[in-house]
Amino acid sequence: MFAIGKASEQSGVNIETIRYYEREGIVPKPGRSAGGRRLYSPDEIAKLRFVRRCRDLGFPIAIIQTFLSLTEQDDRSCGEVKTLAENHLDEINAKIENLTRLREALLSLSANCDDGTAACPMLNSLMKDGFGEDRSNECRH
Amino acid sequence: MFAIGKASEQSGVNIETIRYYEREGIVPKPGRSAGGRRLYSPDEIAKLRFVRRCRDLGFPIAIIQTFLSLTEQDDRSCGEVKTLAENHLDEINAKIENLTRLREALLSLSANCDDGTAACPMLNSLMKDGFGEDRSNECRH
DNA sequence: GCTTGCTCCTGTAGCCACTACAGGAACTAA
DNA sequence: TTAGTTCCTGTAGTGGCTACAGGAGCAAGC
Repeated sequence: MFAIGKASEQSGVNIETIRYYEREGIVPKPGRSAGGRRLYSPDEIAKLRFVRRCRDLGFPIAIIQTFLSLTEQDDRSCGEVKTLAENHLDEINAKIENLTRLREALLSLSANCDDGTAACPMLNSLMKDGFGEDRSNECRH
Repeated sequence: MFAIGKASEQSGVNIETIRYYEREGIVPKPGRSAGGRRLYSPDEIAKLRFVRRCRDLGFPIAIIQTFLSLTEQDDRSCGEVKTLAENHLDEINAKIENLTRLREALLSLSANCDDGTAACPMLNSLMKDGFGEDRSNECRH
């Protein structure tokens, strides 16, 4: 059994984050020592490491909770995992596309930014009335 | 002069967000009608639209505040803008790289996810002890 | 046994950039 | 006048942590 510091080291999860996961019920409450300190078994540490790896992959906590409950069942129902992973992949792809478009926009905006004129053309473009705007759009809520 | 609803429509900034920007001092307080309602001039609406466009480009509020104070000065000092934009571009590129690596990781993890075995190989890999781990890493704080 | 310094405890507040109410007041059109 | 819409303030919640304050436990050296 390991104290929270060792559990943090071995799982790669920050101490404060471990306590946060416990508060939120994301991982089960560990046992305590006579003095009231948390004690983690290797299995509990593995669970923490699992959560960190999923977070590193960008999965939100809610999905990770589903994963954890699936690992509790003996058949780690693969279909469900694959669906969740594919949805997440779609989101990642969407983010990459967004960022790529954003990069292009920013590049073309800042391209003229060293032509020596007094007023910055990038700020001017962003202040202008109809720049890059789709008039058919409503206010986004 | 326009009430907050029209200002929201014309700037593309949510009403609640406009009030939030005002509370936080990101945009100046507008005038008020006799009955106490906010009244926005076209210039103030342009400022809101500017903030939204910068947010759409992914700039954090703190940077946008710098932009706004630069637009107050008559020489919209282009050098500073370009530097901020380039730093932001670096961050965007870093995010894209991260997401791309993440996508590869997720793809290879979920690749074996339909081989019909009971235990999901993706969850198994993530639970395993030394999977994809760089042992030289310390706990990240 | 006592001190020093480290680790751990609880509880609360802060981060970012909003978003979502509740409960009430003011305006507009029929 | 009345009904419906828009607006007001103030507060609390979101996700996923992170950072304290103020105290208690514990191990090693003297």
